[in-house]
Amino acid sequence: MNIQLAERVKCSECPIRHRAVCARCDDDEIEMLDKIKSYRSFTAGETISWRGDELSHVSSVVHGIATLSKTLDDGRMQMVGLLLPSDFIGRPGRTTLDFDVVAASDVTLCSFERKPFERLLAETPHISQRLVEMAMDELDAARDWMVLLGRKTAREKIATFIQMLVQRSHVDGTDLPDLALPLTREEIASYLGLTLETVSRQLTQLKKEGVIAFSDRRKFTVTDHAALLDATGDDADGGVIV
Amino acid sequence: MNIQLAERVKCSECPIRHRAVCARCDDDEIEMLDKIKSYRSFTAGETISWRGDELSHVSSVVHGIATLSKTLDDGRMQMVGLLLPSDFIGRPGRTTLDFDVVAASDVTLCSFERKPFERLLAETPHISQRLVEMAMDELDAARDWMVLLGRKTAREKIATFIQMLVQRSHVDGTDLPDLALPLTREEIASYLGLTLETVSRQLTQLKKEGVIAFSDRRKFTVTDHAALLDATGDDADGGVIV
DNA sequence: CGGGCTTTTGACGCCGCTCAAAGATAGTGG
DNA sequence: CCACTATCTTTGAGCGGCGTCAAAAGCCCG
Repeated sequence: MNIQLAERVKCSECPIRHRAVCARCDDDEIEMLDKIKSYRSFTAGETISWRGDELSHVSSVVHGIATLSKTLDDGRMQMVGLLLPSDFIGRPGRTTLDFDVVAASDVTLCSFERKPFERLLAETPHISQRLVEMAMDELDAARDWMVLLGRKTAREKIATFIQMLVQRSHVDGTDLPDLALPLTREEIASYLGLTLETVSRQLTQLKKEGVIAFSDRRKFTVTDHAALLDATGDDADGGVIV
Repeated sequence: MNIQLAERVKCSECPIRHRAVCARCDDDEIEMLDKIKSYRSFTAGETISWRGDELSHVSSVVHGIATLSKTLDDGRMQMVGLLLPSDFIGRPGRTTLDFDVVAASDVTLCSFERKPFERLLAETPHISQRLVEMAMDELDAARDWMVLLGRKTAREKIATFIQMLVQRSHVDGTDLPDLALPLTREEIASYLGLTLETVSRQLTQLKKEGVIAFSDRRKFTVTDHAALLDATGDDADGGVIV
């Protein structure tokens, strides 16, 4: 299945209205954006944009999860970002991206044609201010990721990843009891700088220790949260929302 | 030696005028910035700001090199950024940083008081636009770094690091023949997610193979550039400015 | 010349990768 | 409805790259 045009949703009813690039916009500004927006859908596994492709649009993720990844010549792959609803795809002032963007689940984007968007951007501080904020947040996340990739053990990487899923589910209000693993073992490995075998082994180990329990291969519960936190290698309460 | 106030330099004569956060500003805007700026100097090894400190200023690096790093409880450390002249320190909308900022060499900063700067930022699209651009560039660099940390071998990490120094010296116009290693082995290790012993061994290995040659412990030349590129693990011409 | 720091070098062991195969699950078509 | 296949996951055996620990060598500055 290829790019699907989904039906337009009113911005006022949009689930990401208050977190996306348009978060700070007032009604007039939203109306301007509304004129140049369209919805596009992708099915799980589809590539949204290849590294180096000319981008006709910039977009916000409305539903689903997308991955950003880079590949070395010999095939080694590293995920360099995970896009969740409200995250932004695109770079003002540049027409290409230096990584592949792939739909990890079914994904719906709210897309703006690049040129009109950039024109709007220049005239609308509310958008560029929000864009700075979002870029800085992503930079913070990337830096935490660098610590994980450079210094943490396989066990700590897995524990940190799970802890991240827990935190996110709290933020989303998708409160317990069953959490979804939104990625395959291979994708998790690509995210954590591991091999899929090591990911599998570490998950099994945490299961054996009674830290987590699987109801399904893609659904699990944290059964010993203190042990999980301990396994992350971070400070006891490092940034955790409890 | 503690924070030194250096003498003010006219913006028009500033070496980073065209690359820093003020790059897009017109004369009026520069004048506004000039009113709230001051220079501060730090000696090599001094900590410019600790993780979590309240920041009274945001700054641009004018001279020297500073490092951004994070530490896990048990002491493991990962560098998460390297600040060169024109790079920016600070986050609009937040008063603390989540990493330590340390002067790797003697450093001079052009600092702005945080509150007046943020007021200016809200009214001056030229500044926030430039800030988006710089944040995005840093994000790109962080993503390349994630690939290095997650997937590259020790040899490839070292080669990539040296290649980066080479590229930068070209950009700076500091053209050959002797390049300075701006960091100690330990700092390089912290940057690359290695131990200092491994850094030393890999440098020795490249020296033995005739890829690089040291004139001094902190100065070297690339003697076989093709071999160096080959050792990085990147595409043959991956982003190299020749 | 002496003390502290940085760097080099060596020996050794372990964590995580590689290679291999079997088991589980979901989707497909007969 | 079930066999068939493709994909994802688990598990095992073995090995090697890099970390750890230790000590010596080089360098800087008083």
